Amino acid sequence: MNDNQADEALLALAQSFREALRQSVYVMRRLDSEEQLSSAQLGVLKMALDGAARVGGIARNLGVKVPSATEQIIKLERAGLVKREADPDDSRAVRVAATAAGRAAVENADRRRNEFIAGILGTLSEAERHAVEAALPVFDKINHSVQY
Amino acid sequence: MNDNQADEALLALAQSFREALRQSVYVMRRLDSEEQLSSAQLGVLKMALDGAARVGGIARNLGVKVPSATEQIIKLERAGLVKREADPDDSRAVRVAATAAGRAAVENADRRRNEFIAGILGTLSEAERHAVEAALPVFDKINHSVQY
DNA sequence: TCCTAACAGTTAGGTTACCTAAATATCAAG
DNA sequence: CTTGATATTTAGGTAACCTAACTGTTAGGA
Repeated sequence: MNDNQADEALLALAQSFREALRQSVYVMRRLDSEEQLSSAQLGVLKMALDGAARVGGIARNLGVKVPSATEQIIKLERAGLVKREADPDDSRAVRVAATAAGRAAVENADRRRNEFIAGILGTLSEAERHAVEAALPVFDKINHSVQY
Repeated sequence: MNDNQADEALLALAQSFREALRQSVYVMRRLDSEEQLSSAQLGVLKMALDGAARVGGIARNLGVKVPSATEQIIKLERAGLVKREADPDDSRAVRVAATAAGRAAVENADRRRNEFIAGILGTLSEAERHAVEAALPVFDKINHSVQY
């Protein structure tokens, strides 16, 4: 295979990959639509589980801007799932910590969503499941290589 | 492996899969943010390429409700990328057809986005690329099995 | 010491892409 | 020729993001 053919193949793979990405957005929406907690909120809430998350760190980890994180945090706070407290080391900063209710909400949401997906994965053949399993770390690598 | 262990494994795979989904949404946003044409608009525009798309069909194919499709179509029409014309066979219906500019815009957008993704895929090892290639049809199957 | 630049977060205001419900127009079956 | 179903648009609303501007805090010189 010469360089040109290699490029063609790569572009074709990229096209299929993009199609998968597009559908993923759709699947995420479906997954969200059944639930109380949105993905955005679940993401923030998970960051707050260890109790030491700062707003900026949460935003960076989720790939959103700080005001977007603040917005979700405020919603979670109103729902009683996190609390905000002053950072003892830096009074500019705010520490976000999940409450007991928040912790329970994460477990619940994760369980329900995982069961939904597991139900689908369960219909796959052994070989298909292996293919997914083998690709996930690569997807992870690809996703992480898309910089802000 | 007994059933219980199988379930555990499936749930763990589901968790990783969900993480990949979450990141995909993020990648899609990045991909969109550089471009004139949003994914939503590009999706609609592609449906209009064969010139025979009806609003309801476009919506169904994209997994959105009809008013959402109408909204995107109106934007594309204002941008001169599609035109709306009465369906000769059913005057309730509207046929959406890409204009020459629309056709060019799709080619351009696809090329740019594919090149971006291909650039990333090009950094993978042979084995990693094969893993992605093998998994994409399975992802497709999974994505399609998530019903409205 | 005190000034100032950098930093952490919030507030204000705007955009995009969805949604549901209601309105309009047409079709088709009895 | 009426009536229920179908195709689309309009109206109004929501969630999650963004940038710019503002407030308060820190820290590193002069």
